[in-house]
Amino acid sequence: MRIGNLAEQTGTPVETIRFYEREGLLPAAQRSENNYRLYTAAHADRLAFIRHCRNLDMALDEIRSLLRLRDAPPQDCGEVNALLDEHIGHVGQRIRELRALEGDLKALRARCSVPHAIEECGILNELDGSASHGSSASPHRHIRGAH
Amino acid sequence: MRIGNLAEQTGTPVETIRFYEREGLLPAAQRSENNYRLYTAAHADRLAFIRHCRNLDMALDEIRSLLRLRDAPPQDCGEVNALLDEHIGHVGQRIRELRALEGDLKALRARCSVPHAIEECGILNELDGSASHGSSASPHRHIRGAH
DNA sequence: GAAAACCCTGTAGCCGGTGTAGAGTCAAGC
DNA sequence: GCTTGACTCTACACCGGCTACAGGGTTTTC
Repeated sequence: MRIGNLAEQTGTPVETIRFYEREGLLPAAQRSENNYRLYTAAHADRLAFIRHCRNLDMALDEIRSLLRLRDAPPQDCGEVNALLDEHIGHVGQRIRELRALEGDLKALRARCSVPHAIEECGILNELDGSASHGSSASPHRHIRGAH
Repeated sequence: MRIGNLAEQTGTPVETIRFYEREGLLPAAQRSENNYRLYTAAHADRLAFIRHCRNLDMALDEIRSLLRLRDAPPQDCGEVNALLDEHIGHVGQRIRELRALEGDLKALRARCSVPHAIEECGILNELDGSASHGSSASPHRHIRGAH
């Protein structure tokens, strides 16, 4: 199977597949005589696994760890549980941060329910002032984002 | 006031101040004879404004718009309201996505409450399978993150 | 036999910074 | 007067997780 085929089958852009190969998530494929990548069903399985993890917003490093465990000799899967619990913790944390942020933003928005002249705008005035009364989103270990 | 002083006063790293200048958020400061930046109270006010906005997780482009409105000739502040409403919308959206994600992750975690042998691990098996039953976080317009 | 669709490598850009190298400047202490 | 340390400057590379080129080769289709 060639790369376009794998891309279609897994709903992954071609460039992303090559990127995963460079990152060592997907083992390098065999090459045909004209240097095209040739994939097997095992590649498709692994890529599907990666994409499921990405849908769950896991970082590539976390996925790397899971893949290592998946490839490991059969032992118990306590580490899998631990990794997942940690990720769930990150997500919960980010939700709490964003909810606090939402509260701050709504309070700010309430300062100007009807358009005023701009120099009387309660919102701009509050952003000017030293009023950092709120919770404030810490710029650390967020849960990904922004485009 | 020199850059280190401004940094201390506003709790902003020195490099970030220079970065904001390059990005056009902060106007270029006057220079002393030895080429050091010299800041005024107006700079400090503007930087404080920017930092408050960043605490509210606004993108630099959104902040640029707010600064333009702040600098504008006095008119009504309907645009300020609109910009804030849009940002509140983004945050709410991201919270909904993350909550759906949290649900998926907890369902996945429940498949393996006690450590099994690794080839019987319900979690890895589910990630393998074609079970994308869940809501899945779309990788678009997130609300920032990741470190 | 030409056009469209596919494949390759390599590189740059996105965001909001952070961290480095290598150099210049200034004040205090010996 | 000389060293040490704190501060400043510019210019650049790096982070994650892609995405989008440029510039070429190959295969399929009409």
